[in-house]
Amino acid sequence: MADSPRTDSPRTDSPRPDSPRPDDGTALLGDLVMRLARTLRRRFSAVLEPWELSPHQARALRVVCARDGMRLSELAEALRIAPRSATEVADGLQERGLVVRAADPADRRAVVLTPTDDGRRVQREVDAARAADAEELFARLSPADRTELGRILRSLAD
Amino acid sequence: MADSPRTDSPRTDSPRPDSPRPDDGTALLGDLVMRLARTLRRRFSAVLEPWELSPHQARALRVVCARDGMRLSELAEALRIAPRSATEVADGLQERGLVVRAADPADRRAVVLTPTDDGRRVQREVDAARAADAEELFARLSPADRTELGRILRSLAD
DNA sequence: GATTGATGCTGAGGTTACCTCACGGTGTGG
DNA sequence: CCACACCGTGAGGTAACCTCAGCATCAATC
Repeated sequence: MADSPRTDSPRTDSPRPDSPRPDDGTALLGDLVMRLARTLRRRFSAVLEPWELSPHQARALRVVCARDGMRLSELAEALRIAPRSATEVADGLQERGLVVRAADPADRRAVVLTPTDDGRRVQREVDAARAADAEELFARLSPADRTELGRILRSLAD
Repeated sequence: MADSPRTDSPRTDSPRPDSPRPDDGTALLGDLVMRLARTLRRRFSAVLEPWELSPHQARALRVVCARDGMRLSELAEALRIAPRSATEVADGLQERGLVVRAADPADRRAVVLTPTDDGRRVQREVDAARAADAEELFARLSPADRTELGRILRSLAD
């Protein structure tokens, strides 16, 4: 937050920040993303504090609510984490009474996670709070830039 | 860091049951960023494997090399982590002989981190490897989009 | 020249979000 | 009906953070 010498570019020989060089772009893009991700993570957990949810759990809850009921393995895949880790996040949500585990009637090995009414309510509230916060963070971008950013990021997401 | 966009599945459907958001931009941007960050982190640590460096350490090394010698507190600020955590990453780099700690002549409370020759060499190698990988990842973007992305992310970073 | 209050680093100890590996219950193709 | 793959989970580990307390030092003031 404070002023502070920033290490934006390793090389100082380029006085113009807006020079259209894809070259320095590629090298730094990753860092820029990581940095923004860090900021997001922080704001996110601050926003979620009232519900005592971690960003992680909020994401999982959202996924579970999106598809009404899903297997742990599906959750793992959606979150791109190991199945074992999905068990953990499911534990957390279940402890808070936001989801319930049930045996999949179609496959008794599998466990289906279903949001409770409470879970759905919380999900809606969190979603709203998060949208408000995101709005604040991304407010400095023009609507056009936001659209651009979304488009670009989506084209990167597979 | 993580991701978790809406049901992101290549083949399992994707129509959201109820999409409550006309302004899809802001709400999902955060997720897209988080998701990309996760991908980056993974690729990154894969790339760094030959040097036995974590992404974290590589970033720190880069920062230290960029400014030739910096205080731990500056490092902390540059990486946006708590000072205590900067101590840790410095420990890691020092253990590997990539940086050295020295007392700041101007302020004996402070510790200045300076890259060793080895550190500088490793930094260059890693930088090259990373650039190659980033190039691969961001290859699907047009040069124009890369520039755009960089510009937008930079305008968000401060 | 001594006191006071901030500042810089680090030890101790904790948390979170992951991971792998192994195991018992379960479906399935031959 | 059997070998084998697959499901979730216990056990145990790691990396990257954090806070809090403590010591050394600095800057300023008395």
